[in-house]
Amino acid sequence: MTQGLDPTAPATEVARELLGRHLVRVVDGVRRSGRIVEVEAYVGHEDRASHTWGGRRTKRNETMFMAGGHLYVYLIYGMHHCLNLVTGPEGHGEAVLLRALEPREGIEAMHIDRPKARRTRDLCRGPGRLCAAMAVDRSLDGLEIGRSNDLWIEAGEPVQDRCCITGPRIGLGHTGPWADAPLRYSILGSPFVSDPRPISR
DNA sequence: ACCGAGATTGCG
DNA sequence: GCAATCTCGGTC
Repeated sequence: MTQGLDPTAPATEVARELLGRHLVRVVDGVRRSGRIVEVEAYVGHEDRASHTWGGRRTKRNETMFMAGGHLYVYLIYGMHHCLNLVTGPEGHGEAVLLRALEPREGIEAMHIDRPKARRTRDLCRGPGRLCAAMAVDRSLDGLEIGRSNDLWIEAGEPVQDRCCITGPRIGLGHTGPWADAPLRYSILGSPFVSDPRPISR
């Protein structure tokens, strides 16, 4: 179900591997999918931006300590969901946040769950929007990807190294060197990323 | 018990 | 620019 992807690998590796693959979700028999164009790695207890920083365990982040391959879904700002794929061995507290998809299948269904999105481009651009469009909520938290049979990853179209770009993760401010680590991975030139930039040279 | 901030979004 | 309002950690 994960098509050669090893979710027990380090978060940085999984993040890179996820680019170009397809996230697939089936709700009420309707298939929705999108090409993964932007993710962020949260690399464990030494990562100040991670919910597991310092090894803290709370009711919310408990699933982030599970083995790679589980889904970590949490609520942010009291209203939006964020979908993560837990990575690494059990106990590490690593994950990859899925930030943006290029919608492929089930676009009509996505629009129903995101009535405010006028353009297809805006359906899955941003972690909260992605979850709304793919009907992801906390009921999926702690499930194993592929096992629940309604959310999995398919091979998609691999991304060449020269088309993979990295940058600082979004929303951390510039409070220190740790916030500048290039742990955001996106597909060069995709208009479906959070912060699309022109292809410049 | 209270308060401020956060891996965000949409509206004015 | 700001409100929506859950979770967590610091403080009283």
